[in-house]
Amino acid sequence: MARPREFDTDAALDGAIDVFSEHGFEGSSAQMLVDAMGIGRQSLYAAFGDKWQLYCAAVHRYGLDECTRHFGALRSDARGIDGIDAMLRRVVETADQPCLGVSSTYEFGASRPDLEKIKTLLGKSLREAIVARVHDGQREGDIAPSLDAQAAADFLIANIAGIRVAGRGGADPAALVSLVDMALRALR
Amino acid sequence: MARPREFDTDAALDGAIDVFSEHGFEGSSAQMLVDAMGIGRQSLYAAFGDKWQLYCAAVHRYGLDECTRHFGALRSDARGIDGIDAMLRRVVETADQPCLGVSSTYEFGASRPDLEKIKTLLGKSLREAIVARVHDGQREGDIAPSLDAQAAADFLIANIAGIRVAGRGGADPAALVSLVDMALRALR
DNA sequence: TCCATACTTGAATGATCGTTCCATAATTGG
DNA sequence: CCAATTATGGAACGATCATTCAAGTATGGA
Repeated sequence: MARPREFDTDAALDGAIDVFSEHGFEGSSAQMLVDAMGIGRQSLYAAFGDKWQLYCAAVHRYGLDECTRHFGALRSDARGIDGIDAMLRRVVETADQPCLGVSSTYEFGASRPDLEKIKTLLGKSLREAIVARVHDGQREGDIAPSLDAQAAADFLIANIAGIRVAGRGGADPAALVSLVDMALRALR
Repeated sequence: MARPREFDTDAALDGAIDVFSEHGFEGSSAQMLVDAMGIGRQSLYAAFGDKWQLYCAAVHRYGLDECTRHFGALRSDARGIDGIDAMLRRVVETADQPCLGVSSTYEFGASRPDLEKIKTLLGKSLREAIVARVHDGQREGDIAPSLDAQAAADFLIANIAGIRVAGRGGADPAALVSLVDMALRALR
């Protein structure tokens, strides 16, 4: 069997993530996608089926990567509260890049089962990871023991979205850092 | 001069707000808009120019109405903290309806001067109203005096966005109420 | 009753949409 | 060098897009 070079599926998905993040699903044309992905139109449809499946693949991969980065930050410090702080500061540092999670959530709500499946799966794992670190923080005396760790985790996730909406709207980094400080206040 | 009945511009705008909120700018077609607005295509273009100008008008009016409702809730209680609480609870109660403010912010970022003008104007007035009530709360002993009222206001606005993203994603009302409780904790 | 006005509808325009067909270039094992 | 495979880009498809043109239908004052 002769096999000429195959294009890099992961790099192509990265390009698709960029386009979808910036313009949403409806605002992204097939031409914009193939340009950003660096592949031919035919290859796009051969590899991903259609635009919607490509979108789902992009959301899925973005979510996986983003969770990995959240986990890394969460574990980057010994104390639970410092891990949480690191996670939020990383969000602030990347707030100039639009988030495909927030974008897809607000563009489609809960109306697409394809997306819901991806979101619930990833959301659950992120939530659990945050809950674990909240528990750490409570044990270490940095977070109020009376707090429901699940509620605290949901609050932190909602604040990540809030920070990203603010950043997307043009808020300067200092204002976003201030949002992090306020969010952490709620845990004490 | 003979003047047959003119259509209700405000009611038409309400229909446009519904469609744009649910599907975004790119996801809303002229046909969907005229159907929801209850007017003819020709009237749409005569009254609003084109789709983009209609969108801007819808965002503007939605923003004005939403500010009015926020102000009403903020002033609905004597104590500052209770006004803030009422504002956040109203957001929770309406979290099933997508917010055109969050939607337009995330769809276009800060890339459209038309939208930026609307947003900065309304955002400023909302921020000032919240700041005033934070000051009230500090004077009344419900909010930590050490807090920067501006930062607190930004935090509350970000949490409104966070609550709406969570609601749009399908979170149940109880979880959203919990987000409000957590946000208020940060003020104490 | 008649006319001017305001609105509605349907057809038409040209552009762009997602998608597919097809011909071609490039690569590598046999 | 051939054959098979995998990519590419252009042309074409029908659908739908935003927008405009043209004709028709009400309305209410004269």
